[in-house]
Amino acid sequence: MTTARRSDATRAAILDAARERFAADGYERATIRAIARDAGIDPSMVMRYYGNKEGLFAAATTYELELPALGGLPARHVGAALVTHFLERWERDDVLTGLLRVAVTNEAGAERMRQLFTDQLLPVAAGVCPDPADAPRRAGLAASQILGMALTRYIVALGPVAGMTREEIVAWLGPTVQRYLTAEAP
Amino acid sequence: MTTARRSDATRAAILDAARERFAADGYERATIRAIARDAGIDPSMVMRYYGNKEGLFAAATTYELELPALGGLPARHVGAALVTHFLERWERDDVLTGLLRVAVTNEAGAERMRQLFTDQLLPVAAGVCPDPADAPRRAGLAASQILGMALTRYIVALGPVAGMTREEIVAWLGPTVQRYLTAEAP
DNA sequence: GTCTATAATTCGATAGAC
DNA sequence: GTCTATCGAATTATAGAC
Repeated sequence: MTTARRSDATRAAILDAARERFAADGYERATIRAIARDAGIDPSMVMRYYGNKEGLFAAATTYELELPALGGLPARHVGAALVTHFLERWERDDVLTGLLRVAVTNEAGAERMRQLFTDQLLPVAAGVCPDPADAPRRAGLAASQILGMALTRYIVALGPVAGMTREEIVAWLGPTVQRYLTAEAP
Repeated sequence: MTTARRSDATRAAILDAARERFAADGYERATIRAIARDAGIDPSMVMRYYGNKEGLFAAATTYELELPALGGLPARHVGAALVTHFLERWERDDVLTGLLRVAVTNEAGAERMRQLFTDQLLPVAAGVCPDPADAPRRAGLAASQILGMALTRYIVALGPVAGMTREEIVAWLGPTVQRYLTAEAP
């Protein structure tokens, strides 16, 4: 269908623009008008396709962490592998940065972040934890360090943290995440 | 002066209300009107005393971390001491939570957070680092874990992290911060 | 499918009476 | 010092022409 194809292109352009704006400005300051301008269409089209601003946000922030299966790795490499993966994922595009920005000021964004944790990080962590009952807490600790790095490096941009290389960060954070996931409880 | 005393009480009420609103809603959604309503005064008084919204934010978020001197501690207790102090500071009031919220969506807030890091955390960290040249990076790493915990526990409120006790958090995060500040570079 | 026009709010900020 | 009244701008969202 020709019409469907054209509609799809418009929808995709809207979502791309929305992801960028939400990532750069957060939920409140990312206006539908600005998103429509970036996408080269009229603001009313956004409303037509996504109903309202929250619907647009929900559609724009479906996100796959694409976490690798850690089961095949030597247990002592799990921490470094996770940190490396997240650094690459963050720097590939800015969706996760945007999600973090929105999670801080918008309850729907926070809920989306909690889902991401439960649906995607938790299962992977559970696969390498010594005791399955501890998996949620261990995964939560890992998330605190990983999200804290994203916060200080990409959003608040603390000078010394933003200036580190990927390799340095993996070398420092890898053992931390490793310990949270697999070491004996303190 | 009677007038001055009355003015001071009004100013203090405004700042208290502003701190709460900024902490709960972030910069954009915390409106001057709502802050004034909470303080029981007219919105125009806020403008009169603080000029504009940014001035109000600046006045409401001057903040002292009140970090203890770590020099007197045995080196191996530094990490736990810092984590304990931050947990107490966060839960005593919500100013730091608010600052974090605003730092994520507002550039002035981010700059304030960077100042807090440079002026208050960095000097304390430098006092316990083996090599002073490494102090900024080590302090930055510590900040990434400490702020990450604040983010996941108090703002995003990941279930497992919010459910941990203070003691558990200190037991897990203390060694991490300890290693970032004092251990040999990896 | 796309856009114009506009309704209905809400905001920050100002002017001025008392 | 405090409040009333209001301006001008910006927002989300809707109605309807083409």
